Parts: sequence; structure tokens; C-alpha cells
Amino acid sequence: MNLKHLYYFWQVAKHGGVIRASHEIPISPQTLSGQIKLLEDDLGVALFRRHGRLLELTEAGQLALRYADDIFALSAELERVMRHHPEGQPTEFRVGVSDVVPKSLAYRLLRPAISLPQGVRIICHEWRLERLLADLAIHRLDLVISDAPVPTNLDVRAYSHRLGESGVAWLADRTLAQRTTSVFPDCLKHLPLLLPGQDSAIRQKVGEWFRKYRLQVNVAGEFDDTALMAAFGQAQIGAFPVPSVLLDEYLQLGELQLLGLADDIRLDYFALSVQRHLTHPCVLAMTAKVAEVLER
Amino acid sequence: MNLKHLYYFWQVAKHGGVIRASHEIPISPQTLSGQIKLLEDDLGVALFRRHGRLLELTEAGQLALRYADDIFALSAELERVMRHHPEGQPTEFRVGVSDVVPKSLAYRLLRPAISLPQGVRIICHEWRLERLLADLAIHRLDLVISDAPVPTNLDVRAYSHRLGESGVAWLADRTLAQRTTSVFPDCLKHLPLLLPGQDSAIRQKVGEWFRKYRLQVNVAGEFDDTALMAAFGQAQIGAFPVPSVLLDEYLQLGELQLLGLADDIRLDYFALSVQRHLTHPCVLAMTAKVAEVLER
DNA sequence: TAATTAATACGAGAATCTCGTACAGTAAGC
DNA sequence: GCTTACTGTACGAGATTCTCGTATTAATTA
Repeated sequence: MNLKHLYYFWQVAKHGGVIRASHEIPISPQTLSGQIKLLEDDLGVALFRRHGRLLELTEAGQLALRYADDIFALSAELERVMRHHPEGQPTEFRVGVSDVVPKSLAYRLLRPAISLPQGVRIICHEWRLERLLADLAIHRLDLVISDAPVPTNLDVRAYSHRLGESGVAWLADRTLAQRTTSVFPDCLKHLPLLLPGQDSAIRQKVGEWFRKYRLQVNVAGEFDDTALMAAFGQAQIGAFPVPSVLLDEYLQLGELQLLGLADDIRLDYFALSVQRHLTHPCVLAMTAKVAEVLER
Repeated sequence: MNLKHLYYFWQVAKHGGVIRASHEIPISPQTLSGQIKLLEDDLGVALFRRHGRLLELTEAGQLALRYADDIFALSAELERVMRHHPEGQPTEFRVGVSDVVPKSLAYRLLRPAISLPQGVRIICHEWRLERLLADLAIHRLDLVISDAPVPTNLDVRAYSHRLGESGVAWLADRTLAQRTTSVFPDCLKHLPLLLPGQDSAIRQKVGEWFRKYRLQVNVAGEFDDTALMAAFGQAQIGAFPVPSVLLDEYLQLGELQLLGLADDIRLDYFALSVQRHLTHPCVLAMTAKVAEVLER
């Protein structure tokens, strides 16, 4: 299939006629008409119904138009991305971190980005996901890090790139942990628990997991911020879950003890971008080293 | 940008050299080399690094390759779809329904498909989602109806088309409902509940909703099949949730009573297909009338 | 060092595209 | 019903682009 023909078809379909299309692109109506005919012959389907002196899309034509929209949108994006590529090194990397993502995980993911040879300046926002997606849509952000893909009910034009996953580790202060002799996971029934807020994916999955193991638990606190949750945990207020990839970091913190690993909970992490493919050198540096932080 | 040039670039990049590419497509190496040079000049970026006598993709080239993959995949799909279009009317419509979708909702969604003028034969499978996606991938199904989009952790090449949404209605047998005088939603605390299985989206969302209203509930049964759950509900075993779009249907069933509407639970429904755009006449008939079944 | 392989510059010939001319069909004005 | 204005299409000459044969450069290998 000749994509040049498809392009002419697309222009004519968009502008509703060969004459009108010829005003928009420097091609004569005769050419447009002829080239579209070639496309129809090639595909073996009529794309326009010649209805009197005006053209109307056939059913096949409407379908072809949707494909053409996608194809030329991609082509335009490719061109835009390529033309912006040579401009030396972008010195700014504007990234949003959804508030449900643990800060130290975000830091680990972002670390490779700032240690690029050309010194880049990272501009970091932390906010609720919806707000970040809005900023992403208007190009105020290059990337958003979240624990879930782009919500399907919002019709934001953004793509989700899965970074990797992690299990869950349950931690508690040593003194607290000694209050129960039950084995994991039953010990969680006998300890007050600190959990992330309802909006976070980890909370949802931990909830499922409780039901799976029929654990009736005692929720002593809910925290939107994981660091705050951990601080309460260190103060012996309750046991709490963290992504297992951060386990070492928490164990070094002080008197925390591992209760057990819940590797059947899989936490996913995503990079969200307006572009179909990741291009920003900082993002590429990030994804190249993501295996050092998360399991793929 | 000339997409013919991009096509040659794509072929050369895929096959790893102008000579090897020229064995696959009937174009001489000289031409390929020249046309790619034109593309590079046009984009203003080097796509290949001339490393000795062999070509290596630059960073920009790798990015361009990914776009080219997408563009020509779409183009091939368009061509395939167009060529299959003329063959009269397909007489078969092979659709899979995820087992977590209520059967009567599936029926309502599919009804417009079978009442097409040309008599079509519908072939309906009901199974777990993963199994249906596998069948979809090998073209044994035209469409899958599910309550969630294509899972992001599986890398199936399939697209999710959101059909619409619904709230949730809580129902119980009249006699059962009279056991409590509390108002909705507190009354749910005093009634045994029948819930869909853990795999269904409705179960997850109902769970969140319980937590939101701090409802400690008594789960008397779990059912993978909604119809079975409703049968137990009619037998006064417990109260149960249904998509609110099916409310009328359930109320006509017999002695069931509406406890209350939980419209802050939003259930989504999706059509999953291997094609980026829906083309099957049965699917189109379905989506055209989806507003009569679901809220958009 | 010679032979081999890969990429590419150059220019003639081939294929394709583009537009001017001409024409057919439709909608509106009188 | 006739003219006028407008839209889309066939045809062919000319312009543009593509394609390949020849020849050259460069790197790898025997």
C-alpha cells in the first residue's frame, strides 16, 4: 500500500472534498482524485461514495480514516521528536511523582537520570495522580511516576510504560514484633497495622491479600505518605507494609524487623508520558537502570 | 516526511544492513542507501552510525525504529482489514464473555449484534479472562467482553474499547430485608451478604466502598456466577449487589427489593479486540446501541 | 598484500507524480 | 427549462522522483 495515496485520502476525507483539500495542501484536485482512485484500486474497496457532486465516506472509508488518523498522528509525532532531538541536551527534566509512590523508591528510580554526564536539573513535583496527569497533558511535565497505569475512564492522551514490579514486605519494630509468637502471616492479626491510604494500589492489593488469607486485621492508622507511616512504625505504633525492593533500606533504619515477605502481592510501577515512546535522555537513563531497582 | 523513505529505513534497520534488506524486498542496496540518506537529511538527524563497513542504529534511529514499527503495523492492519472487508457479510460472530460479567448484561450488549438484517450466527464462549485473551490473540475470537481493560502485565497485543459504565444496586428478598430497620447503606451491616468472586472488578470496588463507609460486613457467600448468586439471594440467603443497569430485570424476578443504589461505585465494561479499531459489523451494531444498555 | 564484503556517490533510464485542458454531472438562480 | 457556478474525473505532456548499473571507498579476512 502506498502511504502517499493514503495521505491524500486522509486530507480529502478530513476536509470533505478534493477542492477543499487542495486549498490546504499544494496539490491540484485532479491529482488528489486520481491518486485516491489508485488507492481504492489497490485496496479493492471503494472509500468514497460519489453521491452527486459531493464525496461521502463509505463504511470502509470511515474505517480507513480512523487508521489514517493514527498513522499520520504517529508520523507527525516521530517528526516532532526527531526535530527536537538534536538540540544539544535538554537541561531540565520535569517529573511528577504520584503521592502514593514511596519517596525513596521514586528517588531510586530517578537517581540514574540526574547522574547523566551532562548536568541536568531535575524538577520534581509530588501530587495526586489526576493533577499530575493534567500537567502532563499540557506538557508541563515530561514524565509521571505512578503505581497504576493511566486510568481508562479519563480520556487523557497518555501512554503507560510498565517499569517493573515488587513484592511486599511486612515490617515492625522489634519490641512490637515480640508481642506475638504466631508465624507470618497470622502474626498480622495480633498486631496493630499501619496502612497506606485508600487511593494507593498497594492498599487495594493488601486488602485482597487479607481476604485471601482470611486475616481479620486491626488497622491502627492510614497514611498517604509512606515515610510518615514508617516513622509511626518505628515509634512502635504498628506493623506496616513496604515494597520488598525497599526492604534493605528499611532494615538499616533502626530497630525494624522483617515479619515476612508477601511475594504473592505484586506491586506494579509505571512511567506515564504523553509520547508513545520514551525519548527524554533522563527517562532513558532511568529505564535502562530500572532493573537495579525493580524486578522486571 | 516521506513515509516511503521511512519504510526503507525500517526494512534496513530490521534486517541489519542494506544488502540483507535488499534480499528481502526487491530494491537494490544503492537505492536503499540513497533513500535513507534523504530521510536523514529531511529529519536532520543521523539514523545510522557508519561504523566501519556496517550500520548501527543511533539513539535517534532506535527511537525512529519504534515509531516505524507502530506505523507499519497499523498500515498492515489497515490493509488486512480492507481486503477482508468486501467478502459479503461475515456469518459468524465469535465472542468471548469473561465469567465475571453478568450473563444478562452480556445478553443485552450482544442482542443488537444478532438482530442484524443478514442473519448472523453468534458463537459464544464463557470462560476466565486469561483463557479468552489467549483465544483472541490467535484470532479464534472476534471480541471479548470483560469488566476490566486488557491487563497491562500480560503483553498481549490487544486493544480495550470502553463500552460504558454502571452503578451498583443492592438487592435482597423482601422478607430478608425486613430483618433490619437501618437505612442504606448501614442496613448491609445487619444482613448476610453474597458477593461476586475475588477476581471480578465489582468485588474489588465493593470492597473499597465498604471501607469508604466503614461497613463491617458479614460475607455469607462468594459466587463466580452472578446468576447463581441471585438465585441464592432469592432463596433469602443474603443481600447481593448487581450492576444498577440490570435493576429492573432483577426487580421483575420476584420478591426482590431494592435496598439502595451505590452510584459512587462505577463499574466499567470493555470490549477487547486484537484490532485497534472495531470493524466487525456485529461489534459495530453492538457499540451503536450500547447507550441503551450502559451509561456512557 | 590480495581478496572479500559492505556501504555509497553518480548519472542515465524508468516509473510515478502533477497539472493543464477538457468534460460530465449536480445545485441554484432566473 | 435554461444558464451559471461548482464539484469531481479522464487524458496526456511535462516535471519530479525513484531505481539501478557502474565505479569508488573503506574495513575485514585470508
